[in-house]
Amino acid sequence: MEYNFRDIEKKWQQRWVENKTYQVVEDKNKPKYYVLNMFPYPSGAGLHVGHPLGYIASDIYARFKRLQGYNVLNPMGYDAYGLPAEQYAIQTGQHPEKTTFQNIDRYREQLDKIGFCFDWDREVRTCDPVYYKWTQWAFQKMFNSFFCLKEQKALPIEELIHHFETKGSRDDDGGPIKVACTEELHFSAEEWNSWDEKKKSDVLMNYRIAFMGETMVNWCAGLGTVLANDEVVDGVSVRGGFPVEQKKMRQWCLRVSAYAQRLLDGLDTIQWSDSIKETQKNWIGRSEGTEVEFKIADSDESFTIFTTRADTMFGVTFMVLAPESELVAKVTTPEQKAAVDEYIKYVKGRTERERMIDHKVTGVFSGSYAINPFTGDKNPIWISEYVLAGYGTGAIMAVPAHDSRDYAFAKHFGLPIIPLIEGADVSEESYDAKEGIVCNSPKADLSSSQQEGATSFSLNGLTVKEAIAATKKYVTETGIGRVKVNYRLRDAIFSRQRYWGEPFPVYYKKGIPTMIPEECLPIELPEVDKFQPTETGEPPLGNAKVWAWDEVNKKIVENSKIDNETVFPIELYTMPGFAGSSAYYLRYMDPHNNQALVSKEADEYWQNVDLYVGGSEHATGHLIYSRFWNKFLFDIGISCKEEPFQKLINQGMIQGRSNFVYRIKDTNTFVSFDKKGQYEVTPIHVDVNIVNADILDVEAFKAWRPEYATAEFILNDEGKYMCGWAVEKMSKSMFNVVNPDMIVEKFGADTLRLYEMFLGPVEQSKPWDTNGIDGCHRFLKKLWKFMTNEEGTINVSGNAPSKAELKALHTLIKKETADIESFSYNTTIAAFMVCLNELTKLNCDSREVKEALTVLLAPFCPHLAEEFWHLLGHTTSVCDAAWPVLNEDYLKEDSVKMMVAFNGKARFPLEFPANVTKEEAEKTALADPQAKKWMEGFTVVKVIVVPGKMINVVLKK
RNA sequence: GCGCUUGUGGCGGAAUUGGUAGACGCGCCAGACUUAGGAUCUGGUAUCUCCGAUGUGCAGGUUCGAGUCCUGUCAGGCGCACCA
Repeated sequence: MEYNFRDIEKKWQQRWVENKTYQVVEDKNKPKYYVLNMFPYPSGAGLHVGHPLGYIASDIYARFKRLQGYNVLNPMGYDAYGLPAEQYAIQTGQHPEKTTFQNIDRYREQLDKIGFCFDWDREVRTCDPVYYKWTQWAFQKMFNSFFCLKEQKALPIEELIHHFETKGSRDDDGGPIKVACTEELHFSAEEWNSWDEKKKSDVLMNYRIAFMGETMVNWCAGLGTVLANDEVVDGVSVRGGFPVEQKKMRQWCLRVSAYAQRLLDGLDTIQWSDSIKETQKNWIGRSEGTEVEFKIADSDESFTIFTTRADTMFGVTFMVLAPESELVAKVTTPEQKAAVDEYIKYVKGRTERERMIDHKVTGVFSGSYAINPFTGDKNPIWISEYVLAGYGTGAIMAVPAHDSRDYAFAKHFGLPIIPLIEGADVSEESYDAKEGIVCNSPKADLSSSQQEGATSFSLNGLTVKEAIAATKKYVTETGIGRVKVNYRLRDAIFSRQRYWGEPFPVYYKKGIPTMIPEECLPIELPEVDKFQPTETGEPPLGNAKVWAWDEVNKKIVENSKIDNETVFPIELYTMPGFAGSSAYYLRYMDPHNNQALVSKEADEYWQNVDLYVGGSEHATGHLIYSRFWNKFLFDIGISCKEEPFQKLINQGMIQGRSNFVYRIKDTNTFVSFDKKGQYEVTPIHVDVNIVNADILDVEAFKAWRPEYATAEFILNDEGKYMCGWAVEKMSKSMFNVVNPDMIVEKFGADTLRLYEMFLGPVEQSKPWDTNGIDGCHRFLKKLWKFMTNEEGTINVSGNAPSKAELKALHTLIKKETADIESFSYNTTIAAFMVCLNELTKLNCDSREVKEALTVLLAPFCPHLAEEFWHLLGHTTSVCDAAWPVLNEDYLKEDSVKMMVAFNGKARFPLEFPANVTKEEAEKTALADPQAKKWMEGFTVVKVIVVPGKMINVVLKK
């Protein structure tokens, strides 16, 4: 009987549903293992063969762990909020929920065909009120928290309020309070207590973890909303490609920056790839440096700069402020005012994009000078766009000799350059390396630099590293400055002016943002009749006529004994895409819980994700936000683990392999790839589904599009039309999309699963090429033939397995057990093929061997494995079988083969008994007649014996 | 510019701690069975001047021995990018 994959797969997929084979419940008697895929955004295009790659890889791992006796959680859900559905809604008036649900159904249908072991009872959808209740809840918790820098954790805002009431903004040591804030504020307890509600609320916003701030945002008029930095590439939106401009707006933000150090430290505790860790480190951008205070000459004002090169204090020749800096107005002298204003105007007219692309040297002198606290020198203060307001203090000390940007500026404006490192030649370019011996600090010529305010402090003779340390110590002791750590990581903007997202659980009471009581959550997304902004320019939620909020408002009004007619305005912004995807992994642990995001028991049982699989493109988005979100939940005692994803595997992208036909210019004649050289041709993408092994199906091509119906062809000498090909992104427009449904239909899900894994390492990007799939399909057909007889029943005898059979089997057990653990699936499959070949040659009909083989097959080809298991007489699922135990004894050889090599060059093998000693092997090898031939005319210097591998004889003339 | 990462046959890709480079599959070649083959089976398949020599992007180095370790360099991919 033939391998009938269609019937087999259909049958088992049904039975898995009927028997709830993949339903998982907490079981304290078993160790847990949590496997998770990044949940997909269900796009209208459906799945192509690239999408399931990660799901298959994790499915294999999940099944493997289950067979090893773990209680495996492997859930799936949908990241349902997204711009495409909303854009579609704006264009067609179709509710985004409707398209989203349609897409979800389509995804589910496609996923089901591939035979995953997802526990669908735990499915979550971010747009489901039952789910986003907890997104809103978490936001409220963040609103009601601040970040204590001393304890490095989130604490209830009440503690901060209490501190303000009693001590103001001063810490116990008299300095400013050590909490994460937008800007440092100074006030006394009396001042605090005298303020009204509105003022207090405004001040607290400076400290809350979820806060409202005025920020420069990436405003995308085309989409009518703000975008996160990672949603903007080259000045246009990733979705839609609309232009993006900078605009100051009132926005909800999350104080992600408060967690910068913990986000950095946490990387050492998780098993992620170096490249992702590096990307995150880069993104967090920690830099250790020194803040130094510079007095403004002839003024009481001073300002602080940040530098990582404290050793270059003696090389400062000018100062630079960011054009946006508040100091600009203070330092600009009346004489320079016109020039400065003009410059500021120029900078404002430049878009972020222009500033990013061309690094023009521009700037203007402010008219003021700053006094270098080390030398007493007066340094001119300049204003230039190359200094960024958002980093450090927005002001720098310029050391042109040792910083290339300062150098370019100094050269352009004719400012002095003082080299500070022995032997550094700065006549052509700056010497930026942090290496060498410091000199000129201070200058040897004391008399000229011995002016008022100069120190006797010297760095001369020290290495750069030593000089930095010495300067840090000095500025700290003298109070000129302090050691400071800066981070590049910025706070996340958390609001969008869109419809299709989570509404904020916030209303405005006399202009004060106020949290809706927890028991009234969730605030459901209201119906609207159009999805665009309102006529008055409010976000689309302003179109809502009926709100769930109305009821809540009534309750609040009743409880607070104010005029029953009062209607408080509700927040009309919605949350961004990353809101719902930041803690979804916790929800899978306990998806139906209506009392908590996750119960203590479920959280303590499942802990965190052991294996997370998804694309590396989320490195600076989702993977930072969810780590931040989870750390916050850890701080407030919801999650018992600080890091959400212990091990991360980034599956590579599956690229498309496009095919081309070549049309001869101005004709409807197409020439085969191998003959196109003789003509002037235009390559045209052709649907890969009508091409097989680069040979075009000419008739199908004619039928493909009306304009090709009359096409003529110049075929090659074999009478075939050969197509050209290229590796490109898999996309509809390139006609290279391969649909998994089609592969499943033609070869079966088990073949698809096998082939996707056989293609190469999971983490590597590679082009999809359907041509190779035959090999995997053939393997399954051979396996079917090996396992069953003509009648389609299993072919076994009661015979005990032979030694050779056991050896073949246990070689596979050893290889597969180790390889799955390291996600080396392609080599496992190769080993399986070798093993099958071996057993087929041996005519193996042992039940023991076939049972073990079935279990070994189960992670990769669950349908076929179930069928074999069933045919072997089992009534339970193969998922509940036990992973075969390796017996190394079967792998032992009676004899060992060693390669005899001369001067490292392998020549011939020799066979020895398994227990041969080094000395015996050496003696035998040297006495061998073949060896004698090789050694003629040489003397033996020494012999190196690597047991079981080789005997290397070192020869000399 | 900085950081990470990858370079192995016609192709996808294998190679524990340095120890017979090219497993396994595709493709190709030959043969068998066939009315037929885009079915199935068997064998072969790195290169060359084919005894033998040369081969893992390139150039060096360490070693008895290097795809693997070290130094430099080139090329592709990804991330960040005026971050002081």
